[in-house]
This record gives sequence, structure tokens and C-alpha cells, in this order.
Amino acid sequence: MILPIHAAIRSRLHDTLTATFGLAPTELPTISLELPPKRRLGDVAVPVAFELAKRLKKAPRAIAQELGAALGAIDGVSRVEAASNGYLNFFLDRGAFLRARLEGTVPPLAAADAGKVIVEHTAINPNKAAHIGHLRNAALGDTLVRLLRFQGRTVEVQNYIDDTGVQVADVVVGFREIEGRNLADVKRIAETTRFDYYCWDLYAKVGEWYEADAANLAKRGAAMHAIEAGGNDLAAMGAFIADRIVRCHLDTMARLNVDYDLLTWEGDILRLHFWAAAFEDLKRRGSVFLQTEGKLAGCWVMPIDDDEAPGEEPDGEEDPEKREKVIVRSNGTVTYVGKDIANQFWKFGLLGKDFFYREFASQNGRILWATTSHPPSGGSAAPPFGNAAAVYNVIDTRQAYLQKLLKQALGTMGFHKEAANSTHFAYEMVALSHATARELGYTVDPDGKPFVEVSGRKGLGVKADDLIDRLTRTAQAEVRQRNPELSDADSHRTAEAIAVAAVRYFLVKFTRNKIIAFDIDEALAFEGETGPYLQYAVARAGNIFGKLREREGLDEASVTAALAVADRAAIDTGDEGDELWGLVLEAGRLDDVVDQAVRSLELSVVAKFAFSLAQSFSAFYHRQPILKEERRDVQLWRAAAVAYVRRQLTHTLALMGCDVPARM
RNA sequence: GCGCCCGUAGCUCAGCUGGAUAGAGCGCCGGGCUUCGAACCCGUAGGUCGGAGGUUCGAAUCCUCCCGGGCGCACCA
Repeated sequence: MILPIHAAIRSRLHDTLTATFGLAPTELPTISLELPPKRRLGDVAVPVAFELAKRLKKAPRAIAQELGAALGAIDGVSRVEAASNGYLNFFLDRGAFLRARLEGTVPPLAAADAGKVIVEHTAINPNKAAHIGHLRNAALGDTLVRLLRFQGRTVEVQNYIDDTGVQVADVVVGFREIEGRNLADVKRIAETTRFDYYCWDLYAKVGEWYEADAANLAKRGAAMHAIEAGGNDLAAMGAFIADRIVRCHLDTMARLNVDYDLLTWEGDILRLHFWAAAFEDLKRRGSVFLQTEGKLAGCWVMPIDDDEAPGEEPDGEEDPEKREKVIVRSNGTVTYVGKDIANQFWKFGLLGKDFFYREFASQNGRILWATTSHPPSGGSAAPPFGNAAAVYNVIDTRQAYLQKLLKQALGTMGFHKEAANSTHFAYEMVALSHATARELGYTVDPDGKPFVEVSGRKGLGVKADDLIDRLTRTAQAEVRQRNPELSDADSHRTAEAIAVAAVRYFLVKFTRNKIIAFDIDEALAFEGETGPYLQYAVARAGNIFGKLREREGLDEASVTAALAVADRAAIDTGDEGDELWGLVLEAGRLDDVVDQAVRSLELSVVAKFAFSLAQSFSAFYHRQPILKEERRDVQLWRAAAVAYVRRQLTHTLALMGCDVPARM
């Protein structure tokens, strides 16, 4: 890990600039640390001399030279060099760096635990099977959780379940009105079919049914009212459907190593009157008011204050300064925004109310909790939920406007700290490539959009489980071919791990504001920049160590111990030494990469880091043999590099929710 | 109309808060399995970084304008 060295360099630069250059601490430029493009140039580069050139009226090169000379010795740094162009370059003590990391004697930077972080992700409407778009959300959300935990943060993972919305109501309408089913029928269907797939098709049928006759829409309204009111057949059917579909989603996500701490049910927010509590506060603070005139008369609205707010509808003639968002409709029902405001207040512990909790399921031996409206009658006590210091809501960018309102509501209530710590983790949607849409049986207009939008309403999309199944089948064929001695069970287990890595890597390798035009053939690839490529590199590293143990009785511990007296030329000198060291330094950057990813919420940097490290490693072991190497000291340093890379790469894959099979 | 996002090699994309010769995967072409497993490695070709101005010692990166594409802007969620 590199950050402790960064901290030491930064601190020394800070001291030297104030002491020797006489700069006041307040006028110090921000010191950024970079990675020089070539090892020959150095291991850490500092461009601070460029910043100071104007202020000190000296050439960057001269400043860099003076600064370098005044620094003095820094632990872990072997020498400092001012480059001719003005960069100040630091060369690390290569052998000490690798030894300390293999020995585990590098103390991690004190992770200031700034309180609990809540990450909400997945939040799929519980009325149909999960599709590829939902997977992007879950993959990003789960990876964010793992990165935050890596940094030492306490994280609570929540999955919001909208059990009282239109989408569940639509499936209820489908069962009742189109198929003429009662609750017992639906239960039987759930037992005898792939229920989430069944509902997927039914939901699409309901859409067509509404389109065929607009009068049918009245059934939706009726179903929604019934579900909200509770205590009737439709509500019971809706509750059953939501429960069963959520369990299907959990099974799908478990296949991808995604799990949760708490399921937050929207129905509980309603029944426990969370909204009423939030509403009183909002009214008291004047954050919302009852509109008495215009087209919004009779609605409780929230003024949209900032100048960046989206404008009126095209036909609107009103003053653009006076935009208002409806929070409570004129019929007295609360909108989605209202419910979400209440939920957000609760997440920060600002509501003065709490849910009751029940055990919902078990994930790898851990209890998954769910909210409930009534005190449970026994069972183990739930851990404390909510009361977070920071909240990340992982939802796609199309909801940016609403997320902004959420933040604004916190701000106008005077909760400025919470507003600042309220983060919308936005990402672009997943669409389908023309080829894949065609493969799914849809006619594509070649002159239309460059991609085809996924639509649950139309039943257009790649179902998550279908994709995983297909990847697993393809992977198992490859595994069998390469490892005929493996049992079916073993090759299947391996194939599953490969499938997970393929999907998850594919979903995080793109920057978040890039629309993914999902192409099934592209996602099915196991070569090049893919998850399986990374796993393969680690498997090879493991294999090298396996053979080393077999043939020479060397394991990681004995290699590490032997380094103490080994000649360092293999890591310190020559092109081969530079390559070996470059690999080790790259592997050491994981902590820096994680920091960058979390700061920028750009998780693709973790994926890119993993790929580039695997690439460097593959090239390395092709060029510098380990087992065949006869010079003992050279062999030791190479083996040590393999051990460290394997460890770091395994860790990086785990951060993306991927396991590494021993053979593949 | 207003807001946000995208435009870099044939295709799909990286390029970190401006910095050292613009990179990768796929595809194309050509090499490498009597081997630490070829899901790999090595090499060739391929780019007016959408366009025009501006700021700067320095711009793919920052600012302005323009062009092309996407998304959002409901008493839906």
C-alpha cells in the first residue's frame, strides 16, 4: 500500500516549504502526487515547482532542485531527483517496500471512522424479474459498499422495496382482471412456476391491456387505493406478490455475491405515518405550503429555489422563477417525493420515529432484516438501523432531479450538514445494442436511436438470471475442456465464479456516466479486458506458488523470510529489475486507487487498475521465469513479487465481488 | 424552451484535481505452446482527441460559442 509513503512525502514537503521557503501554511499550493510514466523517471512525482514558479519568480527546475536538496531523508525514500523539466521525482527503497508489505508491517493510515454510512442500492420494483439494468445498480452499489468498508467505514446496506406503487398494483390487476385469479391461485402459481418470470410476462400483458382500452386504467387506480388502504383481498395479493418477488431478487443478487443489511418497505413508511411526521416538520419550517391558486391549487408544494432547476413544460407560460413541486396531491395522497423525503430524514435519524424490525431471511448465515409495522413477538433483537452520518443513494441519473429535491428539502429544514452528506450516486442507464435487441425478437429501426432502451413495461430486456445462466454454461464448457479431470460439481462451481466475474467486471469497467449499450456477445467474452482474464492471472500466480512449494519447498513465508539476506540486484538494477519493481509498485497502489474511486464515485478506476495490474503481471511472468530461474536471489525476488501481486489482485477482485478459482 | 450527460483508432472505451512521446480491449495482419496451463504473451498497421475561438510556460483535460446524439423537466415512481 502506497498511501503511508504519500503521507510522509507530503508532510515533509509541507514542512520544507514553510521552513526553508518561508511560505505561510495558508499560501501553500495543494501538493499533488503523481505516478511518473516510466520507472526510470521515479516512483512518485511532484509538480509543485510549477505552481511556485510564478510566486517565487524562479524557473521550475531551480525550485525543484532547491526543494529536493532541502528535504532531507524520508523513511522509505532512497533518493530524490529534480527532473530537467521541473518535476521533483522520488525514488522509493524498492526492497524495503516489498518486504514490509509481505511481512504486513505497514501500518494502515488511521481510518477516521466518521460515523455510519448508509448505502441504498438495488431497489427494484417487486413485480417482475430483475434485468440487466438492475444489475448495473447492484454491481455499483455493492462495490461501493466494499470500497467504503475497505477504507474502514462502517456501512449499512439498505434495499428499498416499493411495495405500494403502481408497478405491484399493475401485476395485481393482471392476475385479477386479465387472468381472473384469486390469492390461492396466485400462491399456487408461485409454487409451480418461475414466479418472477411469470410476472415479467404478465406485467407486459397488463401494459398492452391498458393500451387497448384506456378505461382499463381505472382498475389500476382502484388497485392502488386498495393496496394503500390494506385489509382487503387486493392488498393481500399485492403483499404476497411483493414478498415472493423480493425473495427472487435476493436469490438473483446472492448469485452475484450481493447482499444487504436491511430491506426498507415503503408500506411501513406509510403505515407508521413517517410522512405525517416529516410533513409537520416541513410545514413548521415553511419548506412546503398549500398552494391556493393556479393549476396546483389545493396541493402542498415545495418551491424549487435554485436557478439550476429544470424549466416548465414546453407549453408552460408561467414565470420561470416560480417553479413548484407537488408533495401532497389535492386528493390528500402523498407523492413519491414526499415518501422519499421522510425516508431520507429517517436515514439521518432526523425523523424522531423508527420502524419495527423482523427477520426476513438468512444470507450466508447472517440475518437479513426487514422493516415491519408492528412490534415483533419474539426472535432476536434487531441491531440499530438508521442514524447515519452520510447517505449514498445509488440510482440512475434519470432521477437526478428528484434526488436534488431531496437534498434541498434537508437544506431548507436547516439540516445543512445532512444535506451536504446526502449523495446521489448517479449512473447512466443500460440499454440494449441493436444486435441484442434483435436477438430478443424485437424489430429495430436502424435509423433510430443508437441503442434500444430496456423496458419492463414492454417486457423488453435481458433477464439477470438468464444472463448468468448463459455465462455459466459457456464458462463450464471452457472449464471442462481445459480441466477434464474436474467433477461436474467442481467445474460448475468454477464456472459460476467465472460468470460472476464476467458480469460484474463488465458492469463496473465503464465510467458511470456512459450509457452501456449492452451486447450479449460482448458480455459473453472471456478474453481481453474481462473479469475472467483477471481471475486467470491470479490462478496462474497461485499455480506458480503451488509448483514452487512442490519442487523447492518454498512458500510465501519462507520466501519473505529469505528476502532479508537476499541480494537486491534483482529488484534494484537493470531492465528486469525495473520491470519487477514496476509491478510491485503498481500492486501497491490499491489503497490510493480505492481512495480515488470513492472520492470521485468513479468505480471504473478500480476495474481499470485490476486489469492493468493483471496485464503487467502476465507480461512479467512470461519474460521473467520463476521456477526455471537458477540464481537463487533473483528467484526469491521474483517469487516475492508474484506473492504480493497475487494478494493485491485477489483483494481487488474481492472489492468487486469476484472470487478466484484455483483452476479454471 | 431550460437543465444534465456523451462525442478520442474500423468497433467498444481509458486518459486521475491541466503536465513528461495521446493509451487499452476487440477486430485486422504477422510471430510464439519438447510449457511456471495459449482464457496467455510479443510485434505491425490504425487518431485533424466533433468544430472554432480563448486562458496558460503547457489543453483531450479549464472557459465561451457552435454542430451532432442521449436523458430529464407530471397531482408516475
